[in-house]
Amino acid sequence: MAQTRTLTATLSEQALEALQADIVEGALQPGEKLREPELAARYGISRGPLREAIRRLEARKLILSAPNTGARVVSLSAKQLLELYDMREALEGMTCRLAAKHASDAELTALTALLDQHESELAETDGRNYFRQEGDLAFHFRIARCSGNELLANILCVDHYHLLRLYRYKFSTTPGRPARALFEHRRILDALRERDGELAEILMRKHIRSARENLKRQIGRQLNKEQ
Amino acid sequence: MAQTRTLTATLSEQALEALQADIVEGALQPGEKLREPELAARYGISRGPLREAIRRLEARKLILSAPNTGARVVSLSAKQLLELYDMREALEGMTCRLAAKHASDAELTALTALLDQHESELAETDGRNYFRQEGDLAFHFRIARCSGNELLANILCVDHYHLLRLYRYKFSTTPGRPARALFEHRRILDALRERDGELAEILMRKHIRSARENLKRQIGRQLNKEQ
DNA sequence: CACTGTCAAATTGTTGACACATTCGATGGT
DNA sequence: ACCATCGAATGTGTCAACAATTTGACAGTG
Repeated sequence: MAQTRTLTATLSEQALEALQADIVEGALQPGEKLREPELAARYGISRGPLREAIRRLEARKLILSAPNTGARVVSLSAKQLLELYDMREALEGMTCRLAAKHASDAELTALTALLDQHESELAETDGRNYFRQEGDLAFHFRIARCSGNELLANILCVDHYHLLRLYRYKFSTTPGRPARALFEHRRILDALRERDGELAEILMRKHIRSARENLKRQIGRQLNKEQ
Repeated sequence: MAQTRTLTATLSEQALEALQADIVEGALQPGEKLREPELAARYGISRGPLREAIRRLEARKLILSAPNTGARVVSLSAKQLLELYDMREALEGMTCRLAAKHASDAELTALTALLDQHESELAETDGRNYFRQEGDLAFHFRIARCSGNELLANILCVDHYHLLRLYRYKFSTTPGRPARALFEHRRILDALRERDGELAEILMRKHIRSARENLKRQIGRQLNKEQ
């Protein structure tokens, strides 16, 4: 497990990864102001490379910044969060359709193994969202990776992966949801194995839509609690 | 016409716009090396802000760069160009579906006027790709803008707009294509006016797919010519 | 008490210089 | 003539200092 982090050549890249990790893991809270001198000191670098890292994370929509007033960790509204799911529905529907055509048999076998693993974890880690949610993402991103479309795969897995992760932590799944999600995953994989791209897309879109609806209900509930 | 450029507060933003314009308009050719001292001198700024601009355009996929070896203007392969159209099909299909729900009547009226204008331009500027292609993009992006989903609209209109423009210039339309495209646009608009999101999505996807097929044939032809 | 103008401190924007890596050409050997 | 090696030149990565802007406190005024 030692040194899983990629050996980054430049300080700017190190800063990118460190900042991203701090944001996703919550060391830097949504909406928090990013003061350059402070961060530069924390990462042991100067402001130059740090600013480049900020610009890159800005493009990944993890950071929002305005001229002269500095940068803040992004803080998505309920509306924006739901918008993210509409985007996922569109992009992942397409990757799933393409994966039905381009995924190798070996990759489909690996996906089957992944879902089997999720099934056993579902029993063991019952009640712990963390692993299940990461597992769910793993399924989605592996499909993107074997769609044969590198542009789409990179947009999902590199550009928007972390934004998604950031907000997954904030919402716990509802009781029946994980089992339901696993079932939907199996149906999607069935369609992929049958090489039915159209069906695979439909099922993936439905799957993401139901996750969206689930989230929508939770947001409503959360807002009520806060009142 | 004086000073259409937005008044940008920082040099980094000016550099971003200048660089982007130079790339899209062809002053900097695809694959060309970007030497920082030279560019900084050209824009009359120092390397700091320039590097920040480069990082941002890197995220918009207009620039590709590797540590220590510098940055180059992106140069899409035929495969990558076709991938871009798959992404458009997914994203614009979704924006179109949403626009059927969220577009105001005024916006739909404006879209009708836009297509009428295209119709008259189609006769006048026959043979000149430039305006027609820009007009085509205008239709697509206005739909994105009135989808009610700002995330999707920004990804299309800000993040990937320029990449699309860059490669539109390189391929001329085939003889019957513009009239055909205008017809497809009218059908899409009809669906939007009927508030039929599902149909609007299907028509938009078909429209983009046929543009993709058209491009694919052209690529094949162009490759033959080069041999 | 609210409002506004001023000033100082903190933060961002920008620069030029230096350290390090890469590239390219010249030199010399085979 | 060809290839390897070395060194100079060019270019990228990083830093610390300076300039410009924003922020917040405070005093004065209506």
